[in-house]
Amino acid sequence: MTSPQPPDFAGSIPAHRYTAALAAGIEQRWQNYWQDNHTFDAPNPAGPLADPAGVANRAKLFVLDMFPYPSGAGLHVGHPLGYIGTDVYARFKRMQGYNVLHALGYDSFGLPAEQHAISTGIHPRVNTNANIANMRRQLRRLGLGHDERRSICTTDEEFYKWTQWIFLQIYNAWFDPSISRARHINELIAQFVSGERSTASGDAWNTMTPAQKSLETDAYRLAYLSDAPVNWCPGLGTILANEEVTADGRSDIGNYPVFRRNMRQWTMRISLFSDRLLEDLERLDWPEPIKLMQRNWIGRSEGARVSFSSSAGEINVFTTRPDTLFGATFIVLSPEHPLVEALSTTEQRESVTAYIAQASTTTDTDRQDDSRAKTGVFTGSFAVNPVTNQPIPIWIADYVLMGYGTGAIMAVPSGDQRDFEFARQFHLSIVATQMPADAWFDAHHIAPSNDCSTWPSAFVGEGTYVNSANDSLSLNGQRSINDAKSLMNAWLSDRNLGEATVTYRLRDWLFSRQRYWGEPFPIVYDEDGLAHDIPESMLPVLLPELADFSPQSLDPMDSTSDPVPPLARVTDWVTTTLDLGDGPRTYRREVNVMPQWAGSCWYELRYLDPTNDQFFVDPEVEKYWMGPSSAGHTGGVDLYVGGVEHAVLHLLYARFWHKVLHDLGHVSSEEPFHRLFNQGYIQAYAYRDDRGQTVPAEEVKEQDGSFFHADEKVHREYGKMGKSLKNIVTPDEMYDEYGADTFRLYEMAMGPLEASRPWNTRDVVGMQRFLQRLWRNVIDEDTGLLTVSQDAVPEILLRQLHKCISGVAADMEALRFNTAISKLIELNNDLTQFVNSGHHAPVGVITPMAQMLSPLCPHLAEEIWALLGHSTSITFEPFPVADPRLLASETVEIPVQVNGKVRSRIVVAVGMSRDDLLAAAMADDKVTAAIGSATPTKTIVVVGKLVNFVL
RNA sequence: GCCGGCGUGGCCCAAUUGGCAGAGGCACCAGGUUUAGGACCUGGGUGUUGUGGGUUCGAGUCCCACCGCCGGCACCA
Repeated sequence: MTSPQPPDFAGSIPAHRYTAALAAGIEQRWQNYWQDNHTFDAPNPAGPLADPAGVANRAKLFVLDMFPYPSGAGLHVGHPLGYIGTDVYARFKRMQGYNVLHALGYDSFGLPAEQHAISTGIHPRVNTNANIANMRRQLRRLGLGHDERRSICTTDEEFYKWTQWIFLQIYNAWFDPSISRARHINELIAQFVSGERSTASGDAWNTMTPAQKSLETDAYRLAYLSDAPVNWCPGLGTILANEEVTADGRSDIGNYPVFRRNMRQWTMRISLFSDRLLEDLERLDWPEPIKLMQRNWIGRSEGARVSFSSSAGEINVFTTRPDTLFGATFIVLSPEHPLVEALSTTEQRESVTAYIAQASTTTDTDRQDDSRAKTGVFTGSFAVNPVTNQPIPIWIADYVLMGYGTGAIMAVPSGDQRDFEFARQFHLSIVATQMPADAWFDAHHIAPSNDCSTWPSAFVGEGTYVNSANDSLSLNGQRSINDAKSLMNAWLSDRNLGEATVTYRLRDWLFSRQRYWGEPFPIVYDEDGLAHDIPESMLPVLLPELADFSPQSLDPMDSTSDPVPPLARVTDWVTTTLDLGDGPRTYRREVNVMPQWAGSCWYELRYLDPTNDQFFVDPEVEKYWMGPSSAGHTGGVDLYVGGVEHAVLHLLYARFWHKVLHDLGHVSSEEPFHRLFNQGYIQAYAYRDDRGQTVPAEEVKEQDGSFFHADEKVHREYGKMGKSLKNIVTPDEMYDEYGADTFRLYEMAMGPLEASRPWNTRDVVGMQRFLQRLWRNVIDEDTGLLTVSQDAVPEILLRQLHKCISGVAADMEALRFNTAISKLIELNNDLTQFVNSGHHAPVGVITPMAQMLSPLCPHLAEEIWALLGHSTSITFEPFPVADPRLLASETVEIPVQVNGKVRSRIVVAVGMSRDDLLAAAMADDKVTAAIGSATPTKTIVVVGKLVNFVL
């Protein structure tokens, strides 16, 4: 890294030039001032941080960043992009009079800290706190206007106490489908007691044992223990949520193999909220691509449930194409389907058992590889197709997933490619229900035929229905798929053989992890193994101290060993004596911990009221900052900025928790984040030599479009900043070489906030030069004295100023900081010209310039503000307002086109009428020359814009 | 394979939403200043708007096809 000011020429640099060293002095002075004066403390209407006078008569604004995980590597220049963006916006809105809440906490539970502890033997809390201290230092130097009082860590005991409390709210809640809302579990029990709702067992509630009652309520609780198939990752020693498993069946973190197996785990019934999570997306101000990703993830799919009779009872299948039921020639069950055992005949049992065993040890990687040949086995039993009354064989295959639909499908090989391949593989019959158009046969080079043995693949699309009739129903002939579906659904429904239904891709959320560094569950088990919640008065359940952080060591391919969570080894913690209302008894604690997502599901609510020990957030405080702004508004954070990587994880989980809290009456807002903005990523070039080794990017020189490292030619690539690519640039380097204001300005100027772009350190100097020129317009570089004059601003400069004000205000409101900056540079360039022509900068320009610069470069703006003689911070000064009279110019230049080509430009009065404009254009010599003797066939006049003659 | 997003001077990016292709920064070139370099000042835009069609008086912008890059999903019945 070359230094912009070589020390041996230090004498030639004016003493008061805006250098990195000068900036550092200014910046640290104002950072201390803000801290000492609590400049950014936002008043609350109630609770411990109440300051009603500070709240009165101001609109509120809650600006939020996706909070960081305190990584040991510290920050690189890509990390603060969003934080700077929200800071600029928050400062801008403060100047417009808003009471702005802006704070930053730390998402400090998680795997990396634990893995660090395993390798070093140092407690994760020690390492986590050190990392947080380092990140706080790096971020403080950036000059972010955060309310320090509200900076929480998810690992704080007083924070995770409330994470556990919210878990208990969810545990003690059920979903009432009749009103589509969560309700307290006691209201369900009341229904059981009164008989309004019958129990699953059919027994009267009051006659049931505690174990029976527990079984009944567990079937409804929004947090429950389930024995479902989970994603077991022996390499990490834990299970993972679906969202944490990559498409190729490996862990998102660490890239270890993941296996499907049954385990008893805490699960949350997020799937019951599918419709609300889907529908309420319409009410959110979010980027459309993120909404689409959530829609795809929820995966709502309309179809029908169809019942097939069999020797083991009814088999229910889900299909999106009930109209093809006449072509269902076999049934396929998932290997985990509960009826498999009963349907397997004696002759087939051995091969069925073998297939199930083999399927259970197959990794998701293999199972989801769609290029793999279909596998499966015949159960020996048959079902009856309800429309044809024909017996059809029942097979088992792993391409049918237990977790989706009913875990069973009706196979229509003529209309589904997977079923087609399966039928071909095992020589099962294929019956056409739709005749494709001739073009389809032409495309496959075969003669049109409804004999599917000649078909090369299944046919999916609109086609004439064939072979689709029985005594009471006929779909045959030309009709739309939708009409055919409706006819079939009605027929099935009339006979109680099925009904239209909806299925979702979204599964319930696996919520326990076999780790140490996470929130303990506020759950204990009695001697009968029944779960009990810990009363609120006993929260938090503290994470016990641990001497050895190692998990049991497992081979990443060991799919069968059971996990032993670290907490299970803390025997004096696991066994505890509590009085849960029926006297002191011995209990066994839950030894799993919550996943890292838990804290981030609600942290924004704690920012609102971080020190409240009575509520997780005071209801009045929540209503003030996040309540709906009008009828039908969802409420929530006014602006949430973060990366797109959380589209279906954090953002979906947090919405789910928030909705439960809303339904139970704890928050007034229906959604946590009303407006979402995805910032882009800053990436960087990296360089490899011929051996494929990365070389330090800062040592690479460019020459004639090629790149060299120590005279050796190297190859450029583009990627994330990281150790492995040797292309990290840190904020600290930027502070040292340019200062924080220049760094902030560069990050905001390099492109739109939502765009990803490459970092280029050598471009930063442009922003430093701008601030140097601005500084030089205010200060004599040699003496350090203010040179601003009290003279009136000349009209030309005044007009340039107001044009700038108007544009910058609009750009900042729309988060277009890059164009706001270009307008400020433009104004400063105009001002520089004025100063260079022998004038001093007028105070009438410098004052609004300092105000406009303040959100972007707050330290320099504060410094100039103080030099101008003000004794209070610029933070709450009003943002300049443009004078409309100075925006409108008197004349405007209008291009005149002939046949769409610009032939001349005429200067006319603003607001000139259509006729006058046309006359002025026709009077222009160049225009008449271009038209010549021809007569225009058409004349287009756009008032104030252009004139076009078409010959 | 399906679904998104993006392609504008050498580079990062603007363009009042269909109306003169250029705001700003980097780089580059020339001149000034300077013993010199850096810094500073003045001036300079280097282009088939990814390609090919279409709509229109007029297309960077709208439509269609294709190419390239990035991202999401992927045996979801």
